[in-house]
Amino acid sequence: MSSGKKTQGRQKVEMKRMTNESNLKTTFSKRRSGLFKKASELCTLCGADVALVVFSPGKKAYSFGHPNVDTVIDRYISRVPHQNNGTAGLIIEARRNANVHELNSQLTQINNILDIEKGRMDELSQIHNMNEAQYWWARSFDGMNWDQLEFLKNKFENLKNLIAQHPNRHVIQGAPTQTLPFFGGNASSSNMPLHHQPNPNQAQIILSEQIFENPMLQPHLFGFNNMGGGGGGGGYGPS
Amino acid sequence: MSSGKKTQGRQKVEMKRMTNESNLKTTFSKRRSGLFKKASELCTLCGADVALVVFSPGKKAYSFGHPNVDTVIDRYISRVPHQNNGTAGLIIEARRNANVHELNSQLTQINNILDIEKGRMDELSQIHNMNEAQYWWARSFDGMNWDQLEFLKNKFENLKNLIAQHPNRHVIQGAPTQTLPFFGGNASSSNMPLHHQPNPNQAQIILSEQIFENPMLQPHLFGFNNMGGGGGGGGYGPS
DNA sequence: CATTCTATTCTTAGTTC
DNA sequence: CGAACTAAGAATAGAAT
Repeated sequence: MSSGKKTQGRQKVEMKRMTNESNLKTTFSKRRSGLFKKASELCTLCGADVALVVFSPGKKAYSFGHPNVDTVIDRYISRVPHQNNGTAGLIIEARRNANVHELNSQLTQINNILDIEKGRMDELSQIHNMNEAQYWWARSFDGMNWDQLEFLKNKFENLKNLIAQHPNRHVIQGAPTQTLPFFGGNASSSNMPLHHQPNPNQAQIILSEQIFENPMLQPHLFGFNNMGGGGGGGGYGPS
Repeated sequence: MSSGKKTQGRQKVEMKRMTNESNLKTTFSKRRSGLFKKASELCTLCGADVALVVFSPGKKAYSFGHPNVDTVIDRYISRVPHQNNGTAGLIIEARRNANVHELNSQLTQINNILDIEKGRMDELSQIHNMNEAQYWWARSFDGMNWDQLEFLKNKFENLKNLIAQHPNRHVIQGAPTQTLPFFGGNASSSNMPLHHQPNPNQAQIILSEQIFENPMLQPHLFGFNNMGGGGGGGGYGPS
């Protein structure tokens, strides 16, 4: 045989948005499947509860949950840290609020960055100042943690009350989401193309999404990708 | 010399709840980390949006989201225009507060992820080129970004108004979640019981969580590897 | 498009430090 | 304990079906 090998086998792939749309779709499908399997295994093996929602680049939704998505999500969003009245300082509350959302977004970015950087680090294998300096930012999280957290909580409590006072309510509903019948391993399964239909009511329902999705912050938040690592969230062009 | 190998290397593990609590914790930690990484890679590679929430058997919450958890969850929950006014009104209430609660939970989320990543950070934090330019996000904790702050403020403002003006009510719920079938394996491993005590601080956080739902009371109804029996009909709903 | 089939890379169970 | 290591099991890129 000229080649001896039938295929090249798995090849290393650069961690950046795939350029080949065709491969991308295949990869998405495979990896999504693998991700769900991993999530499932975590549940089974460790008795963990998991909620996983994935939107394909084509906006299709896939989800997995144990016991089920709603329950976990509900638990997640309902968790309310102990109550308590923080100190005072409503003056900078706005700033604090910003911080919360900021943190949330940044958190995601951090995750990506870490992953990206990790890979690079591996190659570089450089170890410089292993001082506590390396955790300076980490500590900044911890530091502000309870102190500011409580502060924020109160702040949010106020906001909640404000909202609660309004006669009308917002809403969201929830409904039949596309349930992905993913299978794992080598068991055979029938295909079950998910239904992807543009919902006309989206506009009304999505309000909260539009609110929270801040395009303004995007450029900044995602700017990390230009730091050379390739960038995770890179060109995300929502709306 | 009985064995020229230093270790046995990875061994196949039976896909069922681990009995050895000690190993379980280690496994949970490792696999959770791997799961988050996979999720992250899916985002980066395919430009997918993902929301992943994991509750450890110890009730600690971990999450990952791209662009961020709330955005994806919101989209997930909001999809499907299944109108249903006149039904579970209470649920709406809970949902309405979701956004507010979300803000609170984010605080914890930050903590959790931070915790998770700390390990990796170890290698990354020393990021030699830690120029302020690249790590604006880290810096932003100390120095505030008023642009973002202001934008955020507006978002809240809008949210409040939207909620106040929206006369419609929808209901969440009614979304049968999926249970996926899995294949199991077989093997066994010895185990040794061991205890673990969560941090006092964390305990406080999850307090409300436990009140809300007590997984411990629920039967072991996974449905993954075993089968699809019983769904997670467990407790649901705010009080 | 979803699977299947290799050949590789990646993940991680077990063990050690 | 958690980080580090080792080696076997898993996941999967690429190609083909």
